[in-house]
Amino acid sequence: MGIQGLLPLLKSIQRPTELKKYSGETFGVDAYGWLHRGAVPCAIELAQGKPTRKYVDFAMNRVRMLKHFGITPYLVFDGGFLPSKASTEASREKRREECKKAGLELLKAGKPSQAHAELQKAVDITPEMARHLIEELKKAGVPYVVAPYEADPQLVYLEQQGITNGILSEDSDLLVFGAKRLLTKLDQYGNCIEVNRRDFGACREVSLTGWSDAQFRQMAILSGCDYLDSINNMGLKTAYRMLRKHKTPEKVIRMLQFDGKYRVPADYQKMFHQAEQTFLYQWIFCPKANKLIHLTAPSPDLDMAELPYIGPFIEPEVARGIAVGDVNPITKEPIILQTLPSPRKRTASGTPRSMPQTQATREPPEKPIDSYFKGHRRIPMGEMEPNCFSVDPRRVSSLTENGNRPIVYPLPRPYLDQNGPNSSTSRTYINRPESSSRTLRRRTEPVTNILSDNGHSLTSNSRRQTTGPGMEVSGNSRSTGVNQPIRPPKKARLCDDASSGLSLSKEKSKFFTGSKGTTVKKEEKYLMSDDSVEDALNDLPDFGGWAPARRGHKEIAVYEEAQPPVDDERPKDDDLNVEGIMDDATASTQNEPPSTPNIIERFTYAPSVSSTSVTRGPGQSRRQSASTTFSGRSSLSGSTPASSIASSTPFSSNTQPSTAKTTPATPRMTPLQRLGIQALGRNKQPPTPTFAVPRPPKRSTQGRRILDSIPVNPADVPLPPVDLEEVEALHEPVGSEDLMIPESENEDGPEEQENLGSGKDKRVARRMDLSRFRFA
DNA sequence: AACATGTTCATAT
DNA sequence: TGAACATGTT
Repeated sequence: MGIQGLLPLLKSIQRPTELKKYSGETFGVDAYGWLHRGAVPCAIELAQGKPTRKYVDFAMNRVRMLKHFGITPYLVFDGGFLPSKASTEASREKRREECKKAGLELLKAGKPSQAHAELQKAVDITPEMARHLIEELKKAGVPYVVAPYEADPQLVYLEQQGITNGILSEDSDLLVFGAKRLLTKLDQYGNCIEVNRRDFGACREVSLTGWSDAQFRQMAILSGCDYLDSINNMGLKTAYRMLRKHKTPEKVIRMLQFDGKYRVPADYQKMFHQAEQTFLYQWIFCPKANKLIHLTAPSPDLDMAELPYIGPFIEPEVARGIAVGDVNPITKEPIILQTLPSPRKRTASGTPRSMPQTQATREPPEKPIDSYFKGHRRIPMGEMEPNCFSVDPRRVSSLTENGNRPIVYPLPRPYLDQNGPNSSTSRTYINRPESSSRTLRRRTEPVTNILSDNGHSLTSNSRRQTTGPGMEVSGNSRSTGVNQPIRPPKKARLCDDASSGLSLSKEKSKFFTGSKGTTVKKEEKYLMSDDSVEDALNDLPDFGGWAPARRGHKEIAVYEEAQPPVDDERPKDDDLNVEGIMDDATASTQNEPPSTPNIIERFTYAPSVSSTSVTRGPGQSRRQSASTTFSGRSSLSGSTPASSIASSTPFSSNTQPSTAKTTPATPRMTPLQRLGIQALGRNKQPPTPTFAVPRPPKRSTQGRRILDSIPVNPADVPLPPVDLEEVEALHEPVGSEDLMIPESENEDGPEEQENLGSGKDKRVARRMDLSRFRFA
């Protein structure tokens, strides 16, 4: 259940984002959520004991989605029950059984819908089910680990160790465990919300400034959590107030016991302590040490024997078996895998078959897609092709790879390239992909062909990872290494493709594509992505409009700035930093040029989105011209990747970066763009020169150096200035967004006030632009 | 007025 | 299942 009300409490620091912003990073994923969501639709089959693998497909689709956006998922599965939750688990099991019975009876009674409703509640994710997913993960080369007990502390540990760069989960408990960067509310379009620990100080609902992790944790526990039942009338706000007043939970509890308003169990003090210890010291499997360790290293004077509620230590042998999915974490018995119906893979073999069928089938779906594009609607997962996220070689080569490059911000990661583009032989289906990919290319597009090569390389790379037979946790543990390898290949391709930046632009996310996209489709796909952005823009009002603007900036900024600076020297660990850098870059002066293009782009899109009819006509022409212009984007993306690749390959090729900058900024400008710029220009330019110019330089230099100089794990790296800016933005809106002027609030970021200030200014300006644009 | 709690709605599958 | 709304309590 998590901490109820925690996310609402942190609403002011939740910022909407898109997965693509995290391209190149590794995110720990709470596998349970995906498994459960995938399992609910087949509740009836599961209840009847019929073999299904729908839930595996759902999860794998999400995996593919993440991969599509350049993110490496690191799946973390729940393990055994925590003693403190054993009773809870038992009662849940009871309830499940009851629901199952009732559901099955309803089914017999001929009430399938009611039966399904009932059986949904009976859905239980078993270790065997997890294992089925794990089998697919192995094939796909996706890192994973089965936690000895709960997935939450395991996820947080991986993040703390820098094995992952963030966590993707719906569980607010993760923040209590100490998650630094949490992505939640992920939808099928890649939109999600980031909650960053660094932003806590900016929380408006309650002032968390200066609050330690311990205080935050105590507040959460006090309000009631999985390990401790809540006291009546005690919510987060009250817990916060009490804790603020009395400082320590002991005192708070004592006070509560005096207050007749609350009914405090006699052993509450003790139970509270246990809950706290559970959050702190829960067992997790360390993929490096290959054994169980505590999430938090206990101080020497702490007797672990006094913590029976966190569960017993598990011998490394067994723990390892559990971690890789071979051993049932509950029974400690080996898991015997029952073969599922048909491992429907998008394997090569499958592909050919599906092709005909798919196409036939797809045609209908495609219409919806079109409608989607035209309208604002998005295609529900269910309507999408089951394997649309799959890494089909064909698609991948044609769409994904290429599409991804442009869309995703390619972060220069020279070190990644080390893996070599086609290191391995791929699996069966992989092999076919090659051939198929070629075929696809043809079908897809002429332009694509160029890309296809790239795509191919990518495919091979990703596959390569897949190949990793020793999907052992340990192997995976190097998630960074494993995952990242995928990226580099792309870059390489890009480099290859550098010549054909435009073509890249056309290619879009396979992810969105329902069918094997034809060129047109691709474009549409592209639109889709854009649409999403626009939607986000529409949503802006809620958050204050900064979000969308920011995105554009970031993206651009990232690519531009990140590459140049990044290229020079990139330690592996800087990956995280990259983002930060990007943000900085955004804030920095350099942003101006990039920002403009972005705005333009958006501008372009906006019309299409906002006014369907209007857009349409021009839309297409726009696209093509857009392709030109867009090349703004495409060129950006294209050039960027290329540059990144180039840079990455040689490691430090200054040429590329410069090129990238130049290319995007200058060449892009088309008449339309210029007009747009002019229109927007006021806001932008004034602020930029005024604020940005003076400060950015400092920042870019100093700030960057600082960041670069930090040798810390990515996870530890402080959020980029961007975040601060955002935070600021958030604050501003509170008072009155419109009125708020950048400078007004610089309180929070002592260090980065400068940055923030500039950032704010820009942002504000951007907002203004956007709003104008819209209304205009 | 602020907050905790309970109910209903919507969404997605 | 989560979120928004309505209710009840202090």
